[in-house]
Amino acid sequence: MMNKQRYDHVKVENDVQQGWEEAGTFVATENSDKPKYYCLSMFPYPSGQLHMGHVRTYTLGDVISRFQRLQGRNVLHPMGWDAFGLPAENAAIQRNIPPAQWTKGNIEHMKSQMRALGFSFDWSREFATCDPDYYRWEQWFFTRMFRKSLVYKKSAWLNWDPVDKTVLANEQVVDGRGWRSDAPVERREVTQWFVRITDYAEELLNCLDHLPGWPEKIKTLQRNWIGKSRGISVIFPLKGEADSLSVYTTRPDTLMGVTSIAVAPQHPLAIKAGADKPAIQSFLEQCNRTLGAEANIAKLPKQGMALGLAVTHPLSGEEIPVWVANFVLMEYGSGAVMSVPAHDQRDWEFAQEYQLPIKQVIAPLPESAEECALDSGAFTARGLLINSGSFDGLDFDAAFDAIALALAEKKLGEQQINYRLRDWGVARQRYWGCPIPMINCAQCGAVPVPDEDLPVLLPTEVEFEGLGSPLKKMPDWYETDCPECGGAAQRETDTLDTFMESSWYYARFACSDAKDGMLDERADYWGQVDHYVGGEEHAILHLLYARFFHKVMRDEGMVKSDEPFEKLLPIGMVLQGGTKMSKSAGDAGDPQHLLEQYGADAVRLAMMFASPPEQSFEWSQQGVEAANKWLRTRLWALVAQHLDTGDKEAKIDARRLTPAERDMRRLSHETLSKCADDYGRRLSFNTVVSTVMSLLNHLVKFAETSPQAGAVRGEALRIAVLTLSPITPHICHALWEQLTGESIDRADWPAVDRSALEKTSVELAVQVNGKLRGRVQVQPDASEDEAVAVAREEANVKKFMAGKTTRKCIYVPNRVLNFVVS
RNA sequence: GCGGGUGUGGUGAAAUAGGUAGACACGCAAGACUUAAAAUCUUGUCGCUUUCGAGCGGUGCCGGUUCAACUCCGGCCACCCGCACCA
Repeated sequence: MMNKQRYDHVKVENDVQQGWEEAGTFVATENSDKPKYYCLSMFPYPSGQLHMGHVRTYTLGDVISRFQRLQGRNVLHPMGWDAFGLPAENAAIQRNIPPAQWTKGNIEHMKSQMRALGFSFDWSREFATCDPDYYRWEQWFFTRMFRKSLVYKKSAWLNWDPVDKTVLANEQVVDGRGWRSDAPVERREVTQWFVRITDYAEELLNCLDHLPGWPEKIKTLQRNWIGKSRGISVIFPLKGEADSLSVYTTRPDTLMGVTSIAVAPQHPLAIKAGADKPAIQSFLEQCNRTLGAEANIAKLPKQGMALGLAVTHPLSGEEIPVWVANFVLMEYGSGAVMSVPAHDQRDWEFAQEYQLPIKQVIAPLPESAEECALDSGAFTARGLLINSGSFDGLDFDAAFDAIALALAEKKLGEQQINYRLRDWGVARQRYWGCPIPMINCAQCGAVPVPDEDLPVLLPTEVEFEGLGSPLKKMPDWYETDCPECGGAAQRETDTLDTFMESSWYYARFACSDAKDGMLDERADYWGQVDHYVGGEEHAILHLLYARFFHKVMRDEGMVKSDEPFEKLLPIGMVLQGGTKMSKSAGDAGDPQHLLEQYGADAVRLAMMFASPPEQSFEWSQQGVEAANKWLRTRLWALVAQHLDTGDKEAKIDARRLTPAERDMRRLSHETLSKCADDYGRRLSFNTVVSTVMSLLNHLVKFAETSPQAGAVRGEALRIAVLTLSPITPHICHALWEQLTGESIDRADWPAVDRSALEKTSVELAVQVNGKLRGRVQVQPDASEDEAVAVAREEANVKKFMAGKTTRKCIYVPNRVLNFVVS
């Protein structure tokens, strides 16, 4: 008897969670007759405590997992920790706690919060990326990539913090200053490790066309990020030297309008010119000093200097001066551009600044409304060629081909595909990361650590003294012998970008205890992640890197599919005061006190009800109290009342139901049908909640007391409890047990009784000239004649039809009837 | 600047293939219970008008297509996100 029992969320949730743990309910196995379903939520960085953004992501993943379990799938729903990263080092410096210890404590706390939220994770597969058992395989994979030349060392121009003496990622540069030191960031040439992701640029782009389970929005972001373009690389021979200058352009049709060439400040020609011209030298230094993050470069005025060099135009033979300009990027194309001020806005501004000639070679298409006004700006649209000799009159496409051909004949140019995507710089001058498994030998160069010597362990007993990585001050650690020549050599003291760990963790979950390899055959069983759930802010970097890793793993024979994530659910942010939630967001970001006061089910229910998954929304905790109240006064109370009155449950005899009973039962089965669609196809969990709420609102008003009515009520309650169980699993577990005597963990989603959905009458909206004038009851699928006859008798409709001639009648069965009158 | 998204009551939102706009909640107001409060329950809640039957207006703004538009098309505006001199 539960009539005396009030809803006690603490007791219910503790009992149910304990039951799950004892039974190992969510431990996934590979020997099941059921079809597999791999649902993955992005693992967190163990910052210390969960915030509402985590709660939202993991509740969504949990709801999907639990629904798929009810649908009879063998579900894998793992969780782990993205445990390397900078905050641990900052904590170490500020509070003198070793990063490993700080991280471990955070994981323990966050894990207990996840347990309290009732997430159906298979904890038997848990790992942290700072576990040597995990990162040893990353090191192993790194050496595989090195042997395939997918990893290489090169010098690149990067953001350099002169105070902290480290390379900074672009996102660590704020307004041109280092985020920690606040020192102006410099551009500096640094030698570091890169991964050749550009080798896969074309495939990464093309496969996007075969990912129907990904939102178009995310695919567009990735396409833009990869940034494929088709153009021509044109060779301009240097005047008076044997050397030449290569320039990439997507607008070869403007080639005859070139009035100068501009190279990047880091370009070899510029550096060479600077060597004997102090003015140029100081300009180059100024560029490297003042230019921080690339994004800031765009805001600066166009500046440049003539190098005193000239090249020959490949087609006209004209002499063209070479400049150095601050807006040319060394990292894109060949670090040099042909300047066509008439048809490129940047070149136009540059030409204005230094009074360079502007030569129009493109005229607007005759049928277009565009105008070419070179006094006020460049004409950048495509058009017809003029002032271009034999190419005059050609349009863009014809000119592209003709000029490409003309250049090819002179061996001064060829078609080229270019990508905005650049190779991935993976080395970090940090301590708390995966050691790069390479040894630098003066004789043999960079040598990978042999497999039998892996893992290269990251020492955890470290002292943080001042700035920089402790590894660089640990000769005991980095001094070693060269694996090839046996001579004295040094380990690489940089560590890997933490995006490396998150690029393959999804695959490792299939076999997280594999001892003899990075992956084993269980990775084939679980295959692609069926549904990947996580913050939309990872739309580009993480998802691109993971796709890249997957393809490399495929080429190494470790996985069989081309793509890691079949379906993707990008989740909107949980905002607080208009900004993204984070651990610094304060108390309201922490779910702890809400969990204690209202319970996990209430928090989960409020979160799911608040908004559809993709949408960002402002968190308000009012909803949690309301959710708790609803669970208590509606769901729990109705079940208690039903059991309490001891309503005899007869077997439902559909033919003997009263109209009210039939309506009630129809609503139950409509709920079942709609919610299955909302969970499975629409991923619309807020409407699942409102649909079940609506069902119970009707049940409150359903007052009949016969045995048949008791049966109808019992069925409605079982449907409500089962339907809601993915969202509020604890209370539903308890209520299901009361209602059926069985465990909901073994329940299946019931079949909808089609016959229960049949109606004896439907409401038809009646419009006159498109305006709603009345509603009438007609038989389902009534003929137009019948519907018209009933509708014409409706008083208000009659009023608006009086004295009018019916011109037309539009009838949508079971929905609307529209009289067009005059 | 380029690309994408969003815009519906006081608030979160719903309307799934063009067919009854505002479901379901929060908040608010009134009432019941109570000595009182809390808790709970009931009723009302887009605006204006109303003879209480209903009428008019209404989904960011302007226009269009249609018997019918939150939904489709064209043009604006605002906010958000991503990229940003990519040659």
